[in-house]
Amino acid sequence: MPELPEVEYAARVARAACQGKAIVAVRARHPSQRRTLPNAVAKALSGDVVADVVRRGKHQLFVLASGRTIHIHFRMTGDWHVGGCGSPLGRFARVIFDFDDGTRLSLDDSRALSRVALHQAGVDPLPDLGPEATSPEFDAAWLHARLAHRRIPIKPALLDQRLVAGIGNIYASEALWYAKVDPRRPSHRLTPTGLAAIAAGVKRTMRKALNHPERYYGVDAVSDKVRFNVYDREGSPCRRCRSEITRITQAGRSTYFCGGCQK
DNA sequence: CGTATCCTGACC
DNA sequence: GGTCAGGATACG
Repeated sequence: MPELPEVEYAARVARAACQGKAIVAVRARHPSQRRTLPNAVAKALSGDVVADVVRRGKHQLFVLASGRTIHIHFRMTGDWHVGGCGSPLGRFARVIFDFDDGTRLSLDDSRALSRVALHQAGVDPLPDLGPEATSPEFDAAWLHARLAHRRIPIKPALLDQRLVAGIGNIYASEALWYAKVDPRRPSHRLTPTGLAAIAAGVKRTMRKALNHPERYYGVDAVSDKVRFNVYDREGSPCRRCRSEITRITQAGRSTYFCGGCQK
């Protein structure tokens, strides 16, 4: 689930739940999370205040009053669940944040691949990230500057967070469908027109998901077959040209595209 | 560049 | 029981 639009939504949930509140206790309940957030470190968070919740790419940062930062990444299946400190914990609650007003923020993650880490004041916890997929900075000129000499096919290139931050496997396929660009196209062979179409396609994809969170989250989310144009639609007709949607593997991940209109 | 790895659930 | 999954990183 979580690419830029979903993480943006999640960050809003977290902000509403804990901004300005003091931490009473933090607990990592799964060994996988305890590796990056050992008990002693979690304990040291008590009493600090969440001054702000920031999203950058698919990362969330809880900026604390002490200057320290809690760095959260949902990876594949992480999500927030908000409840009360007394409420029973879900089966997949991996890291629990209890606040002084009785609010509980729980990181639920069936696969337990999410990461939560604490960074000291003055340390930038983020890895090298390109511009936000939604930013004006991310445009044809940026893509040209970074891809003109690279042979990597464009679709896996879009998944590199150092090139652009926030795109995941689903929206990479979707964006290239909007751009009418073949995902297998070597990056350095893209034309200025193609690069502009890709930047526009990425933004269109992000905007659509950001504007319609109700279609993408929770029990009311519509099925993949309806919400996406190519992702998870192998064998179905392209909504633009009626050709069959194809699935291939690139860099070990599924790519969906229309061979009829993506050139 | 491809492959393995971290985890667990869903699905065939 | 085997395969696959929307992420990221380490390694050869």
